Amino acid sequence: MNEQQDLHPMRHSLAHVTAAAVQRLWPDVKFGVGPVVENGYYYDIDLGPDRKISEEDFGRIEDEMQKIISENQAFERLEMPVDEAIEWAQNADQPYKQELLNDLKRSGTTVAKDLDASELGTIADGDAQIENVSFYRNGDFTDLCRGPHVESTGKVGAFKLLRIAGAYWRGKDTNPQMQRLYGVAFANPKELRKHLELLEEAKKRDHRKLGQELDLFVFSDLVGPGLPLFTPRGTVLREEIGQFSQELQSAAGYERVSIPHIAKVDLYKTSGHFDKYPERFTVTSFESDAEFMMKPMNCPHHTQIYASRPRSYRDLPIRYMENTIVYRDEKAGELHGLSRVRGATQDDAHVFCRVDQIEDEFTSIMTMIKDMYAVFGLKWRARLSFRDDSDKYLGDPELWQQAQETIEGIAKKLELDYFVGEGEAAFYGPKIDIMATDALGREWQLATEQLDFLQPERFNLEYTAEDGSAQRPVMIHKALLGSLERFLSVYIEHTGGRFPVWMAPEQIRLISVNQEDETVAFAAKVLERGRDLGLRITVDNSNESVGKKIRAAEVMKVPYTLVIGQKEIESGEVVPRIRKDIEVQPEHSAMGIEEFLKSVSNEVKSRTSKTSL
RNA sequence: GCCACCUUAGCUCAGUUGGUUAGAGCAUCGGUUUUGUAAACCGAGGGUCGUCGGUUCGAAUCCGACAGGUGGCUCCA
Repeated sequence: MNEQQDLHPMRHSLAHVTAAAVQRLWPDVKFGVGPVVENGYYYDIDLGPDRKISEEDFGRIEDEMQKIISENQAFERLEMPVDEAIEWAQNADQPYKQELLNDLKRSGTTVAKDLDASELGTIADGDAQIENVSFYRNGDFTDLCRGPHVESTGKVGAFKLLRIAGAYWRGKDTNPQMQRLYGVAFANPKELRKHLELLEEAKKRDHRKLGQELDLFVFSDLVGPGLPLFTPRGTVLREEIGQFSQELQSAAGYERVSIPHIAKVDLYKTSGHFDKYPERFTVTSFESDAEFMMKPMNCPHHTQIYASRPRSYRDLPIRYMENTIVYRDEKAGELHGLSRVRGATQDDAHVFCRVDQIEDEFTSIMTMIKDMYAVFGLKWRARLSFRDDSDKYLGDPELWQQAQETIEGIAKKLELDYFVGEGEAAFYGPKIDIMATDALGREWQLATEQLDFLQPERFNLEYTAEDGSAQRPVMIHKALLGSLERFLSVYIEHTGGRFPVWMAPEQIRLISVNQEDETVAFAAKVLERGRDLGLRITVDNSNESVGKKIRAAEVMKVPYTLVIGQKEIESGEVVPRIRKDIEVQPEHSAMGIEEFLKSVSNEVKSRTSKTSL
């Protein structure tokens, strides 16, 4: 990350150059903040209600930026007392800057309680005694800024304006919306080009594109946004990963349960979810009956299975698991392929246990997660999602503190690569979230395990202790995959659609050299044998050239392709065509058909297929 | 939900400043060919240009609303 630090002053300087260019083109522009972000920078601007920048304007802005760069203006630092600065902002008609300065004067920081300091990036040392603030000036553009900058506008490296987007002032949706102008910037044109190529590569791997190309899932305007429909191929993927998750859990003592997809609103009033998010529930009703709603989570249902009979301390832990869909009212603008949907399938489980069992249960879950992600070949780190000081959390703070310590202890014991995410906890308890990194280095939250003291309380769950007293169990929520849809979106992009053999919708494709009876019959025999072994095998007998049929199989990223013709019929041997990423033994020339099918079958059973991505 | 942009055949895309019956490749279907490891050849079908409304002698093209999507913002139990 050294490189990132080196690039920081130059990227930040480019933010100023961008702002200066915008100001030359639209002199009444009002500026927000312009920090450095990953791979570049942005600047928030407001041209007023009647004028908005669109991507068509990028050419003009970039031209103007080039001019400023070739003028090689020096970046000059100046300091002035806060009051003078406020006056400056007022005279310059920069109300957003004025607001920042007022905050700075009042509290020594521009960081609103819910505003991320690093995003602001411009000013503030967080010292309430602040007297002077710093400005940077280049040419006729002056900006409130902490720096540092490069010497002059001639030294800003290679850049490109990338996109324009709406962004609320200070990140609050009740504030006016500004326009955020994003640029990417690198030390030289070569680095910039490399980054742009990476973006192109990401586009090729986009799970929405691959989902279409590989025929995995579709959306329908009639069904509705955020409601993916899985094709037969996509359903194979869902079921394979869902089954994998359930196998791991069965081995760890989890039992499967089943619940309906709607429930009385009372269930969620009791759990506390309804009062927490009243506007987000879709209520329906049956004739002359109570109000019902689609389930946005499964825990309240599961508590009712637990509560259905008296429990002894000897019964605990009780562990319920289920792969099932939850329905959430995600806003239209928040939907995104499979990563953000309105009907998400969770590999959900709830453990009811005694306080003294928390550590073992958490450890066992983390072990499952480790095993699972090793098989998928995903890199990950753990985020310990703890509470902050705000009042949105329910339950005894002391219990919280204790639980957070336990969790951090487990992370240490298991030597996890972890970090603490303050303010990331659920309102009912702290959690560990697994942040997985895909092939392009992007991080996604997948697995989660959460401690919950609240719901056992709200549902009055009990067990009888050794001494005959009634005790309250603790609840643990967990999902290994998280949402199957989200997981698939990451995994499709991670693999670029080249799934390991055990998951592949189509594992073997047979290609007939011609359409003569003998060839077709032989291919049918191989097909049948493959199916007997439980393999997903198909045959392409179509009246096309072998070359074309090979290509078709390649395009669909089928792991193994067998060409069936006279040679194979006579020898009973095949030379499997193996997808390039699959690591195989050096000797893979001719082998007996039966031998080949059995080796694939073993590979599938052990989920061992190694791919080099 | 908010801001900007996008929507032409199943898919990927052409379509000059508004001007007759809207094009291509792939895919599909029919025929020829009987094919040996990434695209054989010939032919055919397929689109009320997202929907509705407006401007105009005339709209795929201009304007508006709605729907769906893209990139962000906000949100994510």
